[in-house]
Amino acid sequence: MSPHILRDISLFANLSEVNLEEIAKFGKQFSCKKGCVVLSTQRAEETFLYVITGWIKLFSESIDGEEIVMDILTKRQYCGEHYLFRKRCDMHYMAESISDVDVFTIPIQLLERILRSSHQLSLNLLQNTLEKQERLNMEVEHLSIQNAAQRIGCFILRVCVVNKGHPTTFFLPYGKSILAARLGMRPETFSRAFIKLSRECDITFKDGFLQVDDIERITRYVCQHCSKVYPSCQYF
Amino acid sequence: MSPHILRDISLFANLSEVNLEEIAKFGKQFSCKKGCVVLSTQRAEETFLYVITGWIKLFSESIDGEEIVMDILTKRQYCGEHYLFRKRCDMHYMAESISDVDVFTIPIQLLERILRSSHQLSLNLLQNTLEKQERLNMEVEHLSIQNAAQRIGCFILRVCVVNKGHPTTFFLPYGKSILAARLGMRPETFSRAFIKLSRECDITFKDGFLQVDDIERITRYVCQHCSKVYPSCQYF
DNA sequence: CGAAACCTTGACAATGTTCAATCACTGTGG
DNA sequence: CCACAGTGATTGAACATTGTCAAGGTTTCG
Repeated sequence: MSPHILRDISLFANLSEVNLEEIAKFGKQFSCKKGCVVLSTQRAEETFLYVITGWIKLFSESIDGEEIVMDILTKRQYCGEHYLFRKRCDMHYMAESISDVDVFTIPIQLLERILRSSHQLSLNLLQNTLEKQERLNMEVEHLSIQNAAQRIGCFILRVCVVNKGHPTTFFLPYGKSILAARLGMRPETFSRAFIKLSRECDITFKDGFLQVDDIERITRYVCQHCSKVYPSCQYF
Repeated sequence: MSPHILRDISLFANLSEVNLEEIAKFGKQFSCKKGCVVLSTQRAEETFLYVITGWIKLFSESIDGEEIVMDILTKRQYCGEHYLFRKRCDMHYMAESISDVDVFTIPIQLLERILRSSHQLSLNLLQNTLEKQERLNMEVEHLSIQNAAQRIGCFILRVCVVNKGHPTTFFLPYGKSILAARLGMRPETFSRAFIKLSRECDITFKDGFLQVDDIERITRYVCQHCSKVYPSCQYF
């Protein structure tokens, strides 16, 4: 892959040319159609994955065979950092593209080596990781405090900010079932909760597009019980 | 505070003498009785807090005035890293001792300065943060997959490993209400779920002590739906 | 002893899950 | 072009889990 892509990524900001070139040399950039296994469980354990465009589902399977959606990544997000500095890691997942995607991968070993030699990269990754951690903290709070309709509303609020250009109507980038899983509920529950939310907050959904006219109203419905209020609760 | 305490802390492993002395100089070590406000919301925003012994509750308040328990720290755990590198952070919490505690604090500004100059400290903190992140990922999974009784069982399994010396009977270090909040449920739900768990898995509780005879049995009851199984699911 | 904090219990309401059935949409082959 | 299978979304009914509110019990500690 070419080093100029790396230069624009905040994670690699201010890295030395030598380091950038080394990453570029061993990093692999590629594209996938929707529905591909981007990383198998085995590959995932030795791979850092960065999403350039598109959407990727990270998931694992429980003992009794059910799929657990761990995260959904989109542009400028990444996974695989857990495997850094580990001999053995108890986190296992697969990565699957849920839209056409453009990504690149870096061997964990390489990243680890560069981290050990580059103070700058360590600081960059630390900063990113701390932000990710805050996001996870919020997610824990939401799961124990919000009901299904509120979690969906909270998700919509977050998407609203990502699509700053068109704040009132935007494309839902993946299926409702996947979103349901991501928000920790069954598709049926999602369906019903979404209807309830639509009625309460004047949201419409048609052909994959969400129309949101009154953000204030959603905020009132969603953020009552939280320790944070939109737009402080952003975590994309 | 004296530098020799710092030397035994993994977060500060292999730091230069200069750095250790600087931390020791500006760090403050102190003890608190049970029930003290260790950090006010305001102080928390500029303070790194490390727990030497005892138990500390981190919590915030929701808009509608309810307490949200964000985490419970014990020996060798810390909080405040979120505030590193931030102009503004939307995470607010207070720290309260729920047992007699022994702690020390370091100004965030100082820690940030040392992080910028010490590659070693950056790597140490990065490593710790990645582990914390994995723990949080598990917590998210548990909240969406396990029911109340299973979450309690999962907690007990975790405590079992901490108390390796006496795996069958151990002290529950804080009240059931707090634990309920930590596990994302109401005290009433906790009470009922705990009774159910006790019956199913042969656990008894008396005078603050838990007696666990059959860890296998708890594991069977708890870990069915998870992507991990005891003892891989340890996150203390 | 008596107050306060904490835990438990019961009755009931709210919320979420399960399972089965139906509907809408899509792409395929005849 | 239509029939048809396959996928994903929705709906209904029964059920399970959790939350709420009120009351009563226990423990702790001044």
